[in-house]
Amino acid sequence: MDETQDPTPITRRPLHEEATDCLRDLIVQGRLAPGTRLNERLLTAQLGVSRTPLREAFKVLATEGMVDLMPNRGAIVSQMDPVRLSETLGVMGALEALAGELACLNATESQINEIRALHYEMLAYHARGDLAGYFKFNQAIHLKIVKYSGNAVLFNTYRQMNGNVRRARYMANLSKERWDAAVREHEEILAALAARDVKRIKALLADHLAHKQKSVLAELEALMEPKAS
Amino acid sequence: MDETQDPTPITRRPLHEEATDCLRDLIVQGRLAPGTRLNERLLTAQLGVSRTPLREAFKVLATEGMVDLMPNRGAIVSQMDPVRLSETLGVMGALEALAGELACLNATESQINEIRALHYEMLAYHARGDLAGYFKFNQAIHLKIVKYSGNAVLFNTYRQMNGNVRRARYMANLSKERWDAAVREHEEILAALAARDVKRIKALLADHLAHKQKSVLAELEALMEPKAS
DNA sequence: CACACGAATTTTGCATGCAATAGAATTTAT
DNA sequence: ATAAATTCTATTGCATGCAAAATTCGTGTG
Repeated sequence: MDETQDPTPITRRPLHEEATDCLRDLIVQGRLAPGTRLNERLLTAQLGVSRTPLREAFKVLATEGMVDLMPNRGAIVSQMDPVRLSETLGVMGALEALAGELACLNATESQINEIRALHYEMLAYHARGDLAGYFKFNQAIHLKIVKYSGNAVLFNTYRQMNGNVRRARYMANLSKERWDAAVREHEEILAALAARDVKRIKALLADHLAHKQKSVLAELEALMEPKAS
Repeated sequence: MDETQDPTPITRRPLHEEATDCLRDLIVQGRLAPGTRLNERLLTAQLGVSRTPLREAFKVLATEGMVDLMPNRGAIVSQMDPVRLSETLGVMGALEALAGELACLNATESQINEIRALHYEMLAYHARGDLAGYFKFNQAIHLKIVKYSGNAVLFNTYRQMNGNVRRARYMANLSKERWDAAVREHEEILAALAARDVKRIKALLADHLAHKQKSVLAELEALMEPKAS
């Protein structure tokens, strides 16, 4: 029998995995807002699974930082407060700088061309002023750089943090100047990667993330000010 | 009623947390060796909890990278193969470099003195040739630097990876030269921290971890060679 | 003797039931 | 009427039961 790759995997995935992925998506997409209480009875009905796999999903998501568990009082979608967001972006900066170095050393030419293609797609959305489309490809580029570092531990760590950051949806309004600057930075990052310039890409990515962190924080503080004091 | 701090917390911790911590300790300490199959029936008897909290612990530990889950075939203690170990140390190097920077900026004088005290205790064990004692304080110093970075996300990420690395127990035999060199590096790291020399501590910690990575890999490959080929 | 096939046993995945805790509602006393 | 106490309800934490999958063991065959 030649069963090279069964198109429809007969063995369905465990329910607790399905539940975990489903809930994670709901949280990342913002359809379950931070602070939302996760009622077991309700979710079992909505997801069509029993409480056991659902509760297992809660534990996993708590480990990933997506939800907070309160003993005897259930789970809530965790908050992404400015402090935590800033801290996470700081760590992601260090991770991306390392990823850039490694990608320069390890990525194949075709992988770099793949990133180049994503870069041009991103430029297209930038030219159109389509922020959502821009961010989609922006994310994809950063993820690919980390992936092509060839370090799986780095990739997994980065991906998890990225999921937590995406929930913040800070990108709502990005100043035109910062947006243009970010695009220029991406040009340089791609050039450094193509040139296999390890030192340069490391510095560029560290700066790029530092700028991102700064701009996000400025925005968040601007959003907070009207409320506080 | 003055109930400042009840000495014995009336509210006991959830069983699934106890189980998770207990299993994690067993794995980190090496009492559950990599590859060991985690039989539910057996562990429920040993830990005195039922299968539900135990299985929840499995899911958490799988997310932390301590165990691998095989659908319908249970959980096994995950392997720390040389590739994964090297990748993890690489990431930890980037994290520590960042932590050093931040600690230089944020740590209080008393926190630096605390690290200094640990440093001298470590020197004592080095002088005695007590490798186990040395490693204990070596670990403590690195953890404190990351902690005093003031970045909680960084600390948690680092701590989890550190747990995974400790399982490798690579420190079995460290060459005298490398050991002495590591101690000298620690002297410099402490000096840079005390001097709040951001650039210097960043470079020192990156190098220190790179050396560690190199020495661990050399050792592991030496261990592998007799078996393979 | 090796190998393959099949029944029996073990083990996992999930659903559900029961006790305990937390929160809400109601009563009672001041 | 307000505040405290108490009952009541909803929800969580954990144990267990049942069905499906996997592993083990035994048997027969080439």
